[in-house]
Amino acid sequence: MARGKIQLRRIENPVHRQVTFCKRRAGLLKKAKELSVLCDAEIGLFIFSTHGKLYDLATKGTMQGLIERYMKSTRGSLQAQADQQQAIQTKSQLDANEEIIMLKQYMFGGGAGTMTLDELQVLEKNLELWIYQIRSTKLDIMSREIQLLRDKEGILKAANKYLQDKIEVNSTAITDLDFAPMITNNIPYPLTVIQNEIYFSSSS
Amino acid sequence: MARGKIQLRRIENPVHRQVTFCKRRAGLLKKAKELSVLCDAEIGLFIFSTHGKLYDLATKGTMQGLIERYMKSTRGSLQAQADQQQAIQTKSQLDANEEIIMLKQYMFGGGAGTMTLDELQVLEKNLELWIYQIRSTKLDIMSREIQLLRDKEGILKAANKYLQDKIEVNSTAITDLDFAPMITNNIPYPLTVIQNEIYFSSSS
DNA sequence: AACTATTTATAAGA
DNA sequence: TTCTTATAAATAGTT
Repeated sequence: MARGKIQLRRIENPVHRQVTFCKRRAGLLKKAKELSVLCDAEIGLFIFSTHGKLYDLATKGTMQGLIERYMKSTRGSLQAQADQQQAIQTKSQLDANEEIIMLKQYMFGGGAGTMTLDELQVLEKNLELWIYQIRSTKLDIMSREIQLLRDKEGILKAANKYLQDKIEVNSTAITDLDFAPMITNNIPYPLTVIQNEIYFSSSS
Repeated sequence: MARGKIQLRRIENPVHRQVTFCKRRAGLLKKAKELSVLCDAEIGLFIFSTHGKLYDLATKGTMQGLIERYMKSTRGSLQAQADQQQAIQTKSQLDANEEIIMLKQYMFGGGAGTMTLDELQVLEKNLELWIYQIRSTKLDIMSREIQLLRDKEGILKAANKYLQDKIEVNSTAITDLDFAPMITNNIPYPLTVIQNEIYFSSSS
């Protein structure tokens, strides 16, 4: 907005883009604060730069509180929005959110006092359900990891066999070289990902 | 920003405030969109008017997705925020809050995908701990309730005895009246509060 | 980071 | 709300 109009599209020059990002980001945050003060509004704003760096602002309260307020506020008109706005949240997620609010109340309300026995009962049942779900997820992850490792085992064995065959063919003269140990059967399946994806080099 | 400077404080005239809110809100949303397009940034913005009406904007993706990204991005720097952000919360509460954020991430992140096995492990342990705490709280409440009921039992028994004595004294002529049944020993202790606090009227 | 020429945003009024 | 317009602010291009 000065020294020439600009087109409303991504600035391709990265230096130029970065400078503009800095300036306009500052401007936007300032404007947000002004609006909040002048009109007594509560504003949450977060900006992720191209490279994922976060800049945020929450007027009054915390961003956590604002996000909760946002979720609560959204919930009422969800039915209407569900059509246009990808229906991401399922009913169970909404219920979960409500339960999490209760959980917070329990954790930060000093345990008893603020909650009734019935509410605690519901909360307990939900925690049990969540533990159950988390255990399922863990099992899933572990199963996939195990499958992955078994696949890798297969590949390594094949590679090993290939190397051994090659050696047997070429080794009439070679008798006492120190080979990498052959991978045998029945190895345990540690739950770590093998970083190196290259099992044998093409120069052998 | 025109026809006169303004002071950066709440506009007291409600009409004026509402007009300014409209104009500046539009301006802020426009600036946010521009920044997003020009600099390829991802922006989430929500504005609650004084009366709680929500206006929001999420460039790229949905607000849900943005909030999740925000939470993920925030989680790392929680420790740093903990100092400035109300030192009222105790350490265990901060830990709990952190865990609750993880729990939310789990519930709204569609289970797996966003979390590692280790994170799930920690989450599971925490849920177990919370269940344990909730059960303790429940036991406390129930114990107090039982004590209360036992006290009441004692009072009722005393009242009963008092009535019975009175009847025995005055009942040479009365032989076949229909009394309320006497409260006997060994009644179970249902976990409900006795509403009526008056055990016998003074008119008898 | 600063400096300005311009463009934008907007306060006040209608 | 919306339009108009005088003026304050923001900022694109430059140093």
